[in-house]
Amino acid sequence: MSDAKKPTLMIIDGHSLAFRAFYALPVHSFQTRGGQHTNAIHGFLSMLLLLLKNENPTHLAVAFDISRHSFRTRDYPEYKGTRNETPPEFSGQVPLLQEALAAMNIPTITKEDYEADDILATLSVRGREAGYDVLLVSGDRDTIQLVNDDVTLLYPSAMGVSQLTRYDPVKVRERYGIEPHQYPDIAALVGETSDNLIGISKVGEKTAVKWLGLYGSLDGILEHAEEIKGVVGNNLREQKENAIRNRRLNRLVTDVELPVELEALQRAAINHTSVRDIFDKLEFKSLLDRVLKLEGADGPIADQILEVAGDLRPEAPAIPEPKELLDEELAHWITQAQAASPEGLGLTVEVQGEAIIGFGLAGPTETITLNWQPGRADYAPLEAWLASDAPKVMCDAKYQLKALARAGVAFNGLAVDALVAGWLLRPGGPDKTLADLVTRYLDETLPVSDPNQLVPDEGPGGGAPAQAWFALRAAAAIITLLDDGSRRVLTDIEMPTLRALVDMELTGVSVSHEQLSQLSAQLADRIATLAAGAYAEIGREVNLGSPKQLQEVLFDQLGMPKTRANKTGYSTDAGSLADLQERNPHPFLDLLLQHRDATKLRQIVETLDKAIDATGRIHTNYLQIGTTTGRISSNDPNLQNIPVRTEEGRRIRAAFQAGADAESLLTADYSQIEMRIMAHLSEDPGLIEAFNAGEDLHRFVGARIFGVSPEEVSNEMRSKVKAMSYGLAYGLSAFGLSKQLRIETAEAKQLMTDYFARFGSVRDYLRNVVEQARVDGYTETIYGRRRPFPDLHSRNRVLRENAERAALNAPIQGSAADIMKIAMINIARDLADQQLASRMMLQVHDELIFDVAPGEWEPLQALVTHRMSTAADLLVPLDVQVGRGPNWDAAAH
DNA sequence: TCCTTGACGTA
DNA sequence: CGTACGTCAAGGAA
Repeated sequence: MSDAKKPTLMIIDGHSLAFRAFYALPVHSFQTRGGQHTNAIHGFLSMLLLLLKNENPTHLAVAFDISRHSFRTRDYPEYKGTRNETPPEFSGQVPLLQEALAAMNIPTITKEDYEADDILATLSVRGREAGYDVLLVSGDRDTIQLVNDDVTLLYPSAMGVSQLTRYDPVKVRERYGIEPHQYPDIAALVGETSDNLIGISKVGEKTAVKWLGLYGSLDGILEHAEEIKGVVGNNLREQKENAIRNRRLNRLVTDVELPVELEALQRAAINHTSVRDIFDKLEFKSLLDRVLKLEGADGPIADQILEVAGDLRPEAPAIPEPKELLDEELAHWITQAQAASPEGLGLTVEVQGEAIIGFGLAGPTETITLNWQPGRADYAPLEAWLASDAPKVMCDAKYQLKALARAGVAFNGLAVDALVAGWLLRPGGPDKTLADLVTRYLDETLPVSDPNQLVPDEGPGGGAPAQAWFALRAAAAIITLLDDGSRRVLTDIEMPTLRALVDMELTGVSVSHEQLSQLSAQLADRIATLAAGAYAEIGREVNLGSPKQLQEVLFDQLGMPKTRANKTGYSTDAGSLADLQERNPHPFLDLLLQHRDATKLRQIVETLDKAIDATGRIHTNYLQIGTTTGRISSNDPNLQNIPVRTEEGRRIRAAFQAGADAESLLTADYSQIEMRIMAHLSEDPGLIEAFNAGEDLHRFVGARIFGVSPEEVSNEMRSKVKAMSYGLAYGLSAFGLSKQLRIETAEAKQLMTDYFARFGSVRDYLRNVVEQARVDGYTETIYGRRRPFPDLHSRNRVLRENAERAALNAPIQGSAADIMKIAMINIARDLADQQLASRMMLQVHDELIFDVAPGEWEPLQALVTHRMSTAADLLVPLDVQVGRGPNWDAAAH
């Protein structure tokens, strides 16, 4: 910092500016999808960015009022008493604004019993004494008294928040005709309506200034009150107490005890991760770009920040130039690098299409590049290392391991997949690629390779070595952020699961093209017939797949009663159509529903058919980081949502069959695993007994609730109990239950009451989960998998209650996912150890499907049953149902 | 061409 | 006013 220029301290009155922004921007144009209003935050932050650009302060803080109450309201309870209730759209915004400021490393200052103005006053005095130029930003006129040669006030004009008037002593004289320190005297005489401070009747600004010119100060005026003639003089004498009180209240305190040093207000680098988080939450896109540009960009701000806060951001290490090594040189390098990095070496398998074209390895300071050609002897050290248990750190390992397996290259020792580790830290987070992780956790940028280049990048920019290097460093950064439990989940569950998924995806499942195309043709016929019938009913052809056109038919043409509203009008979903059919029967409705069913099925059939490969198998892709709870998801095609509930749908399942080399399929599923987990976690004696009794769960529970013997539980009672039990784990309300069972809300309420009367620990547990999550900020599965729930503290009711239900469900669904993964790991290992030819192919959350190699039924079913039922040691048994058949439908039980 | 929405399949 | 997903077609924006 040069001596020529003094450092600049900027103090902003947060509340007053946010409030101005609130009224300057339309409240309805700034709302998140969750309904949180953000106009004040947006307005404040854009103004802040403008200020940073224009004023470029070296030191910065934002002061906030803690509440409406202060020493002034104790002195004079009517102070600010006429202010209306804070609009509800505004009040939720301040904490979010403070969160955003925290992410930007901008200190916020509050002080019990004082107003933000007093903080401004105190800091302006301290700043001036310490030799700063002080800039105050406030919409409160009382701060005019603080202006002097070193202190300037930026005051928002009526034009809007971004138009700030600059009050230095000259401007104050020009505007008010007085010295800044005299302003409170004027205000005391005139009064301040917005603070509910009544002045002297008939005394306005003109009179007050005139008096001040004559007598110098309020005290002077009061001393000479007798000399002032006329009505105003009379008023002054009668109402002087008003002026005295006003003057007492509008005097800002300049020696508030503040536990911060001015040096601590130095501008600091923003926290990219937190800024992204909060801006994501607020759904600010353009503003995010502008904030992130505060750093690293050219221009005076960036320079200034680097000068001030340069030591806060260590310079990113340069990407090492990759070396090409072979044979013993390669072996030597690996040995050395491993010694320097016992937690593992970075590895990237460069895959083009399905083939391996190269490898990148990374140690702590060096990288290696290798162009792969199969069968070269000089790669022996690499292959030995790949096959060994030596720890490897990768990013998005699954497709790379698949390529290795296809090429017949043995692989072991996957220690960390950075992407999976990042997901454990922030499940549901936006990070889907190595580049995302590098940005978030290293605060660097992954170089992009130009896809148009004929020769792939070789320089230090991109390529496999650089990726390995960044994967290693990103993984290390993430691991340090993981708690012990999550680290165990990573090592003991996720990494072995990844290996199992590789095998399952490569194996695929055999699906009959013949059966699918036959089914498709039949469905096409049905669809045509149904469509023709539907058109006949309404006398014209419409696109039955278009909700918009259906709305016209149903509500305009046929004049049916309106259904549930949605964004585009009124709902035409199956539930609404069924309701319509009851209230307003019409043949069209039934034909439409059947048409929907048939087209949906055909769509599934077509998608599956297209996915069958040359060998007659479908290879789905399992997304290990696709869910927030710990489940895996399946896509391209999704094999976890194959129909099962209707007869027609099961014909699709029947097309999934044992492979050419298999004797049959084996399906194995956990029965009621989530209810069992609930029994375990809640330790509810009744529920535990229900499972240990070994009889039909819903019958047992029904008997308890309705006070009858199990045999006397009717089907109706049983289905009510079943819906109730399952709904529990989702946070089902009495209203939702009544709707689902089509019973009165009162009856649903009674059902819940009766349920909890018998199974009270379940209710206690569910309540406790949410309460604990509120305290901890996250939920945890049995194995320590965490899921954060920031919204439990949301001021937005919808957001908060959604978070509560999700929090209640997360440990249950997540623990079930953990258990299934553990079972899969053990089964995969057993299959390999026992050298069985049977193959695990599909996972559908609580179900596994296998190809049974000839003669292996017995050992396989024993192994699978054993591993699934012992995957966890709960207070209740894990029941596993096994089925056998030529196809998926037949193998179900 | 890309994106959002409604609808619907599964656990 | 029930959790967790993925896919498709339509329709509008670009």
